[in-house]
Amino acid sequence: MPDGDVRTRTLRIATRLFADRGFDGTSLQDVADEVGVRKPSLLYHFASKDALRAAVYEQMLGHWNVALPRILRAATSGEDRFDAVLGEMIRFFREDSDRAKLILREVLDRPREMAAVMRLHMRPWIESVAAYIRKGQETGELHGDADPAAYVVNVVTFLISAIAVQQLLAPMPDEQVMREVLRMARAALFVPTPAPRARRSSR
Amino acid sequence: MPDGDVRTRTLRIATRLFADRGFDGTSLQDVADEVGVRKPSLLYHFASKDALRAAVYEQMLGHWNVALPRILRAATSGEDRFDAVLGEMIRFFREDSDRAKLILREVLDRPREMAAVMRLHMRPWIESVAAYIRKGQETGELHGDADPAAYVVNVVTFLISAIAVQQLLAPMPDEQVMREVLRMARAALFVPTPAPRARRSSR
DNA sequence: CCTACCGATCGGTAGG
DNA sequence: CCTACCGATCGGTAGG
Repeated sequence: MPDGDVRTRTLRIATRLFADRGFDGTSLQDVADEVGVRKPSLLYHFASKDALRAAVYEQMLGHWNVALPRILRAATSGEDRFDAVLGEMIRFFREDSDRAKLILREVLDRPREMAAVMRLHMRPWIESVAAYIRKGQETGELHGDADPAAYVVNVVTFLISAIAVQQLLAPMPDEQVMREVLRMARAALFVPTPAPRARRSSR
Repeated sequence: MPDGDVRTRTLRIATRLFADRGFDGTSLQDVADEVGVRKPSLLYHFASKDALRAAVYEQMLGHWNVALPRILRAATSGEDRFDAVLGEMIRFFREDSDRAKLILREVLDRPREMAAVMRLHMRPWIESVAAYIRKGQETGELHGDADPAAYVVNVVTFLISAIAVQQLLAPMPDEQVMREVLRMARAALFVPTPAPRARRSSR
């Protein structure tokens, strides 16, 4: 009935359970039950519960590293770079809604380790986006009082939190909330052009 | 040595542990050890571990209900209402840095229950702030394409996430990040005045 | 607020 | 990938 081999299924199911209930709130028995094997069988594929956690996060990091080139390509493809980059990021986190929850939980549960991962895997492109912002500030296209690095970090935090939290809380439709997230990020960065040639519609 | 009676100390310590390790990651034994009593003694004061969790969150809600009048007063006190309201909110969440983490964890762990609490305790003033925004939109002072309700929800989400996450991740000073959070929230709402009479310094 | 204790479940191992 | 089993710890109770 279920797709894939045990290792693949285990990763998929553990991802969902860790995202929904947290690492400490999920037992190996819970995972084994859904995978459809006995608990010791999981420990044949993953040396320990902690190894399973690590594998879940490494898989997500792998997906991120696949998505990253697309994001960077979007960042250098002429105009509308801003919307393109944020669009790709939103696509990544929405492709699997567990990703945002998983990251948020990891940040709360293992802040030191997560800070190290962030420095390693986010820093490079945070720096490059910040550099792009600084250029835009010199031409007056972007708000001069923005703090480029802090802005990028905040937008990423904002995006992940909004996605992780939205289906959970929203009495409001997701689309409405996400569209406003984008509008806010844009308005916080771009100086409104005094003579706009073609004002972007918000959809 | 430790201050307060057992009940008070238990609440304080449980708040810190739940914020740092999560509910499932904290055992009654952990709490008892730090309080300095035996585990069954905790269960004399709180009927169950879940009752302790409820008490921790109710205490925080109580603090919120104390802070709320100040926030609402700030919202109606003439000019600079925006900075005053956000300033009060930041003050609330920074007064005890566990609060933001605790809320974020509760949203992840018990989304349905948290959504109900939010509706009950946040909705009223979210609505009133949204109404204030709508008025500002009519006078052209505020961005007309902002979605007032979604904007308020997003700013609150943003604020809580940024505070919960900041000390954890930041290779950057907290102040720098929080100042940019405020700048972003402001720039996303206010239309820059064409002839500014007194441009607010960012500090 | 304590000692003594409970059944259930935890992550994990032995051995096949 | 299974059966059988382990010590440790879990939240919680009895009884004082």
